[in-house]
Amino acid sequence: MARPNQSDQRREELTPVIARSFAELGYRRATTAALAQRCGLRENQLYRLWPNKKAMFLASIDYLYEFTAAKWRELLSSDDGRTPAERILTWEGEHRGESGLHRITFAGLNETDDPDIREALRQMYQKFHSFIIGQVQEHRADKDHNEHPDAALTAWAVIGLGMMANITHELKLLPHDMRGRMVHDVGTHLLDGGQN
Amino acid sequence: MARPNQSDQRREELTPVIARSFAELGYRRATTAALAQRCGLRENQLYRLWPNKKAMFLASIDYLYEFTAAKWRELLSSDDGRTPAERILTWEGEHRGESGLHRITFAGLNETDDPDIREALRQMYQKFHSFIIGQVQEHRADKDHNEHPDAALTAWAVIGLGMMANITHELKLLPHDMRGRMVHDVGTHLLDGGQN
DNA sequence: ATATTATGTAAGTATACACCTACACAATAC
DNA sequence: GTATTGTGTAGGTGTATACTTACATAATAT
Repeated sequence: MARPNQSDQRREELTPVIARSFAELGYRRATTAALAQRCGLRENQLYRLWPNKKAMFLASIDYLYEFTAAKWRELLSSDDGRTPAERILTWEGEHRGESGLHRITFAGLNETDDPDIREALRQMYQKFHSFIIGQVQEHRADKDHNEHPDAALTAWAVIGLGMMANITHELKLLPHDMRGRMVHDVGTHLLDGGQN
Repeated sequence: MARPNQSDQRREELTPVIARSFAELGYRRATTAALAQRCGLRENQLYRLWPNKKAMFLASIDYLYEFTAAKWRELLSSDDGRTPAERILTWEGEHRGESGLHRITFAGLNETDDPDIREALRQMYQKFHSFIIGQVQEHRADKDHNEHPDAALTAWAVIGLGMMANITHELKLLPHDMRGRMVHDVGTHLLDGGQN
């Protein structure tokens, strides 16, 4: 036998590059030629690492989740008196959309007829939801609170809020500071039930 | 001179068909051949009505707004004691995503690098926002209310809520009744500031 | 009637792009 | 060394598809 296979490692190195390409160009304009070039490879070599373009895209969806979740986990640990949920809201209000990776969801949603992409998106949203629902519950456990919609529905609404922050950013519908206020103010309002 | 030009009328007749095609197939799979077939025409004839595929898509974005706004206007007039905002929320909770036309936004968002499509989307969201912000203010004027985020930000959040309803529907993340509760409960919570 | 413009039908073109083949060279195991 | 497998380079192929051209026919104005 000869020469160890480093495909796994290379996939890991290249996925961020690919993901960024899909985010920047959208699915169609991210041609395999463009992807290869940005990776400093030939198309050929990409096809040795993934069976087809769709697989590259699926990897990008996973990466989008991991990228975001890594930041959130980091925020969980930096205790500053506020609840983790509040810290995440503040951070997202300030930085949402900065990476541009959210555009991968736009591309994915446009391909919802493809069962594999559909399922990958489904799982991604489900993971975000699980994460957030935990934070909502933890946040509410700390406080006296009023009536508010249940945690699961609230968590979806928070995701919708983030999505809207992305869109208002993408389409320049709101300036940076207003976006920050939107995510933070409406977000805490959703968490707390009106009083904050 | 001879034979009156009925292009305007035909565009109006065909736009719903085209819009539905884009919604069903997404931008890429909605080939000009497919669009023509669904219109009962040849590609050729489509190109006599619109200069290119993008123009057909832009018309579909306009149609999406008109289609939705027409329903909302209808709901405004049917007074039943509740505020119009509440009526719209109830209706959207029940029917959101039913037409499938929202998928046009998915397609559009994936093309946000194209300045024309970007601008059309921008205007569409702006129009929705104007509409909703009016309803929010009117709703709040009727009531004693608590502290809540300002109407403009709330209106964006409501749009995000609708977007999320679409996505949870599209990806089968929530069953119909839960989606209805989400839009209605979280929606009124956003409007009222917690007490309802 | 006839000139003029709209509408229908059929075929074609040019290009972009996902994906493949073929082969040379390099590295590792034995 | 040498057999084996990974990596790099160059080019090709087949197809899908946005958009066009050419021409026949139908409707209306004068």
